[in-house]
Amino acid sequence: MPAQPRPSDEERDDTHAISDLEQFVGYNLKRAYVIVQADFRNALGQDSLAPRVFSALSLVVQFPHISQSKLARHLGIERSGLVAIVDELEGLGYLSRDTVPGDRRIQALVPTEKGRQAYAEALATVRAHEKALLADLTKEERRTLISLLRRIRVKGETE
Amino acid sequence: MPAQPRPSDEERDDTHAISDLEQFVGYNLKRAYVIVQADFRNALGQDSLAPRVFSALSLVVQFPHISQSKLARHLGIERSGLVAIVDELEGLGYLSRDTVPGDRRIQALVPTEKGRQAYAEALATVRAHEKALLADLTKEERRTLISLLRRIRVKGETE
DNA sequence: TATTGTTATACTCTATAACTATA
DNA sequence: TATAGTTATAGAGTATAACAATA
Repeated sequence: MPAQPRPSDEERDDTHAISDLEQFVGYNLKRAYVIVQADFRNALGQDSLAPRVFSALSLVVQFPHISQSKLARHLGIERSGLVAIVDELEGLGYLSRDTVPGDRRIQALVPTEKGRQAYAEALATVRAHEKALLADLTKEERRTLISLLRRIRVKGETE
Repeated sequence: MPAQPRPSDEERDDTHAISDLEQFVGYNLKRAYVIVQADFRNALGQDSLAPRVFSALSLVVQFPHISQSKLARHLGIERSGLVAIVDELEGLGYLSRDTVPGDRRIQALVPTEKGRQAYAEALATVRAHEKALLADLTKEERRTLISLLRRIRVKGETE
């Protein structure tokens, strides 16, 4: 970052000083989240899978026949919000809504072969970009970060 | 694509297993962010200052006479998005838009005494709730977490 | 020409409530 | 009564584009 030319008294930018905000986990979390999310979208391309759609596909591929209710719970969103996501994935031909013999209310989500392949490719792409974005952190630091974040998540889920 | 160990039983809930998602910083970041943000809102009360309004007030109190453009840049949002935030803070009587002698385009944001007091109270409240939410983490772990998040943020800002 | 603050507008994400069909 | 999926709807939060006043 090049210095601003000749800051006068009025124009001097004091805001590089540490502010109260920087001491909050919440503020730093938000700022980091915005950056990582933007990188994610750039990685897959602006009009490809959004983070939440990728997440949904990931769980469907790894846990085939999962119900929408369970999927919503695992993603931490409402059932109603999941409909559009599943619609999108179905529209792309990445999964199908299958009926379940025992309970006709449930629609089991089953990945198609196309969906599995798309997921495998997206997974590799996102992994590579996240690795590049976090290149400043050692492997150990990345593990520590994920571990600390997970403890916050688990704490929040059990409350 | 890793093969699923046991694809058959549809009733069993396999989803407590570690999924690909858990290995991503982005996913853990998002989930932790949602929890901390919800705690923030509960801390101040549902119809009190939203996180971003609190952040704006914080910077105005600590850097009086900051311009809206600079404030927006420091919050990482667009100028246009800041207008509603400043409107809200002005409506609450927490700050005033003051003219600047040298440049009549700029509206310097100056906190009122009421704004300073409200900020001091909110600051204490939010600090206490964040401390309680993160009670599982040691002081050292909290410092580590913030430091790692800040490195992601700084990396993102310089790109 | 460039910058500051502003408005208009649209899009994404999310939640709530109510509906249906099942159980 | 309760649950699964769905629809309608509304509210944040954010971005883009254009504008007037000023530099």
